[in-house]
Amino acid sequence: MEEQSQNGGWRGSPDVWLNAAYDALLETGVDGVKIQPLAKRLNLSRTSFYWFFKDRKELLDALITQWREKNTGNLIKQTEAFAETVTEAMLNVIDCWLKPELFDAKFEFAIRGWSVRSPALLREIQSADEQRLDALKQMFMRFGQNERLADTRARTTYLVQIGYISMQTDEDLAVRLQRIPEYVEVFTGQPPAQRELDRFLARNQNPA
Amino acid sequence: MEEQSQNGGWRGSPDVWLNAAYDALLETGVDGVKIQPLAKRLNLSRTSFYWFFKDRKELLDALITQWREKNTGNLIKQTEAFAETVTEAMLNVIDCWLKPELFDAKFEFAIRGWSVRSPALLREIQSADEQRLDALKQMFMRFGQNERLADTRARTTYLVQIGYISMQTDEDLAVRLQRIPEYVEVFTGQPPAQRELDRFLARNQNPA
DNA sequence: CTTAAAATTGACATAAGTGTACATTTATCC
DNA sequence: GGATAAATGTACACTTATGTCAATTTTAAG
Repeated sequence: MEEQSQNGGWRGSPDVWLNAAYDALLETGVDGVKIQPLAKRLNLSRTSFYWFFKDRKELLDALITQWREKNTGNLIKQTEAFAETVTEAMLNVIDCWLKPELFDAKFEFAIRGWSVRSPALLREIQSADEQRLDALKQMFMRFGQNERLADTRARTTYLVQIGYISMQTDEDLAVRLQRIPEYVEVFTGQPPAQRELDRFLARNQNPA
Repeated sequence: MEEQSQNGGWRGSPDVWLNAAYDALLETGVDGVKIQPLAKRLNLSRTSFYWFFKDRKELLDALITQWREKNTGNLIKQTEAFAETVTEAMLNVIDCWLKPELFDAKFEFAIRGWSVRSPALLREIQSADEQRLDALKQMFMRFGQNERLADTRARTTYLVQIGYISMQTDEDLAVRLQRIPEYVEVFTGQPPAQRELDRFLARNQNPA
């Protein structure tokens, strides 16, 4: 299994450039994703970029594809996970906001900032928003909420998270965990059972 | 009262450039705020900009000042407005999200996108967030909520709005008004009285 | 050890932006 | 109607970015 660096001794590769682009996007927004600075960071000649990508646009498109394939899928999966109560279901969803492997918040924020400049990207984002909101709404309705309230609860749950992302708060896990019971109560309309919280904390505390 | 154009027949002025910068910021983000394109739009020589501003940075600083002076003040004022019940208080706050003269959502979004690139601006935004959240929390506590739940309700109320801004949804007034009763119920934990809704609708329907 | 593909590089042409210096035009005040 | 300050415009020097091309170097395969 020598697959982790199958490209012999070459320094560059599509992934090397894509990862650098990802980092730059998260640090400085799309306008920071420029070939020349990336090359400097990678200690590669600027022009060797064109061996892997046709032009800058192709690199940016690759970033969008990466985002599309990650964030939406996992969120929807969590809304569909097994749960006995609406509060347990909500705690499943909240996993997304705590486990980086389920949802990349910084990526999400960067993509949204980028969409100001790109109508095509904005359309993609709005489609993702619809899918996510709908999955949450279905979840609330499975637990007996009427449609209008389910819609509002879905929006509240989702928008609070998008709001958090937009605030770029960088609180540590402990602080965020503290607020979870209250959020569950506000989002679902009822407080979570202690055993549900225990189960939730067990899978979210210091997994590192 | 000839004050609306006190600068004789000159085409340029600090405000002309500042307004163009504001438009560009909202349309394309901070990286769209460039002297050369603004000059083109204004049909002015690029270099005449330097008569009013030392350099590009001074223009950008002026934009930040403008934002600081508008959005936070009005929101806090609305949290302090007279109300008999927590639901009525919430409806006062929701005025901000419906009346453009109280809160400039697009400006807010553009500023947040810009802050990715500017640590100084990020600090300013986070200070504004704290002030706003605290004002909302005080409001909930005045109506008897315990501190932790008040904090979470404040965050929910505020973050849903920041989330909306970040989603860049462009629904018309009627659709947004429909969801208000449910939002009030989710945010405060209780449904608003009909007479409160009537009063709210009276001041928010077709004011144009 | 050769060879051929894969990757890298430097030189070139072009574009869009910044800011300064200096000349010119335009209002206004006496 | 001329002086004068405010505003505008033209020319220049500089910077940073893009993408193409023709070498050149590096690696893997025979």
